[in-house]
Amino acid sequence: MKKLIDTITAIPLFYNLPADQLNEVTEIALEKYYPKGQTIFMEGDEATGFFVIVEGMVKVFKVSFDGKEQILHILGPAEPFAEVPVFAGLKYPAHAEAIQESYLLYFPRAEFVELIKRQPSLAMNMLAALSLRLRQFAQQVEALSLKEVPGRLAAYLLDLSDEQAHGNRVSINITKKQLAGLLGTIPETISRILTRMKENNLIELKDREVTILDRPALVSLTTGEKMRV
Amino acid sequence: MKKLIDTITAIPLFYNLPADQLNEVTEIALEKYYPKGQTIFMEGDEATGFFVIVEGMVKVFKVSFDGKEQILHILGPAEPFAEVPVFAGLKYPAHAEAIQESYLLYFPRAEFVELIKRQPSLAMNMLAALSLRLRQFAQQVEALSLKEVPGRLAAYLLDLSDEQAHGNRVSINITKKQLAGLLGTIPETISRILTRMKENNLIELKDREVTILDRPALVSLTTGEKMRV
DNA sequence: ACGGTGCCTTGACTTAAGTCAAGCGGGTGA
DNA sequence: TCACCCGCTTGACTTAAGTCAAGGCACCGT
Repeated sequence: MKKLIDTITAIPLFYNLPADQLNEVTEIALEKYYPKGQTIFMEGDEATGFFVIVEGMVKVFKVSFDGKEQILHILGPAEPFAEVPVFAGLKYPAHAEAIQESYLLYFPRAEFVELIKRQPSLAMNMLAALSLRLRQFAQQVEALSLKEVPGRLAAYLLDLSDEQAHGNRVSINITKKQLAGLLGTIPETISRILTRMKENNLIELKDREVTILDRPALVSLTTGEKMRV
Repeated sequence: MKKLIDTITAIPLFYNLPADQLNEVTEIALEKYYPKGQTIFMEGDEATGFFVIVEGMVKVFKVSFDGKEQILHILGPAEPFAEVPVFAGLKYPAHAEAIQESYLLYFPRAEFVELIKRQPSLAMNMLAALSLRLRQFAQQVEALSLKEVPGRLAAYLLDLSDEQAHGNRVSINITKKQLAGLLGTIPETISRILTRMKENNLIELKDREVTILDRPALVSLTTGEKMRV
C-alpha cells in the first residue's frame, strides 16, 4: 500500500493545500476497511465524520417502505461522501454500503472542521465538492421527473462512454439491479429497454459490454425523443 | 425600506459574522428588482454571482424538451440561490424566475470569493447552506423515485403545516401548476388527488386553504401506504 | 457433483398517472 | 362591457412502466 500522504495528495478535495496542511489532514485521517456488502452507515445514524474512498466502490442510497432502493450516488476512488452531516444536521441523510471490497479514509468531524476553519483552500475545495454534487442532484431530479427510462439509460451510457474514453465501447461495471436503482426503475425494465435499443440498432450488447452504434440516436433519446417500437 | 445592513444581518448565511465583515458583505451587495414573471437567469448562462431574496418569491427550475417544468426549489425571503456556479462550473445549472414581485441582493462572484477566503465563519455558513440544500435534494430524489404522487402531496402539506404553524390550517401559497411542477406531476393529477383526499376525509379543501383532518393518515401516505379509492 | 443463490431475461397482466378535451368562474386589459 | 386568458376541475382514454411468475445460466461452498 502506498504511503497515506501520497494517497491523500491525490484526492481532489485536498488539491492545492500547502504541505503542512496536508500533513495535518493526514494526521486526522483514519483508515477503515469494509468487505463487499457491508453497511457503512444507516440513514439517521449520528454522524461523527465523513469518508473518502481510497479503493473500492460505495453506494449511497435511500430505501422505500417496501424495500425498493433509490441510489443517490455510486462512488469510486478519491471521491468523498457523507460530507453533509459535517456541516448541517448531524445525522446521515441516507444509507451507505460497500458494493466492492473497500478501503476508506475517515475524517472525524470536529477535527476536520477545525482544519477547514484555518485553511481557506480546504474550505474552497469543499465548497466546490458540494457544489458539484448539487449539480449532479439537479440533473438527477431533472432526469427522474422529465425523462423516461430510455432517456435516462441513454444518458447513463453516454456518460460512461465519456468517462471510460474507450471510443464506443462501454462496460457497465455494476449489476443491472444497481443500475436500475440508480435510474429510478427496476431491473426488468432495464433489461427490456436494452433489448429494444439493441433491436433498433442503437447499441450492441453482450453481457455488460455495450457498443454504441448510433450515438446521435442515443443523444436524441436523452433530450426526449421517443424510441420507436 | 430598511437599511441594507439590517436586511443583511437578518440573513442566515451571514449569521455570526463580525461587524466589519458584515460591512464588507454589505459593500459588495447590489440591489435588484424583478417584476412578477420576469426571468432572472436561464440555464447555461454565464454566472457572475449569486442572489439572496430580500422580498418576494423565486422559482428555480428545469424544463423538458416539450416544455414541462420541474421546479427544483421555491425560495422566499432570506434564502440564497444560484450559489453553485460560484464554486463550480461557472454556468447556471437551471432557470430562475420571479413568481412574485421580488427584491433581491446580488453578490458578484469574485468579490464574494475573496471575502469567503478571508472569513471562516462565512465559509462555514456557506457550507451549511449547501449541505442543507443537498439534504433537500436527497429528499426530492427519494420522493420522486420512491413515493407516489399522493405521498409527495401529503408530505408537502405536512411540511407546510410545520412551516406555517397555524395548527391544522394550511394555505397553499402557490398555484396548482407550480405545485405540480414542484412535485413532478401535472395540475390535473394534483386536483384529482386533493379531491380524493377530501372524499376520504383526510383534509378539508376550499380553494387554496386546506385543513388537515387526519394527520396520521397523511403521515402514512408519506411512508408509502396507499390511499383507498 | 449438486443444491443453492444471485443475476438476468422474457411473457402476461395491472395500474398510476399522463394526455386530450370540455367547461366554469374570476380578473384584466382593450 | 366584453372578450380573453388563466387557474382549476372533471371525464374518457392511453400509455409507460411496474408486478408477478417462470426459467436459464453461472458461480459458490458444502
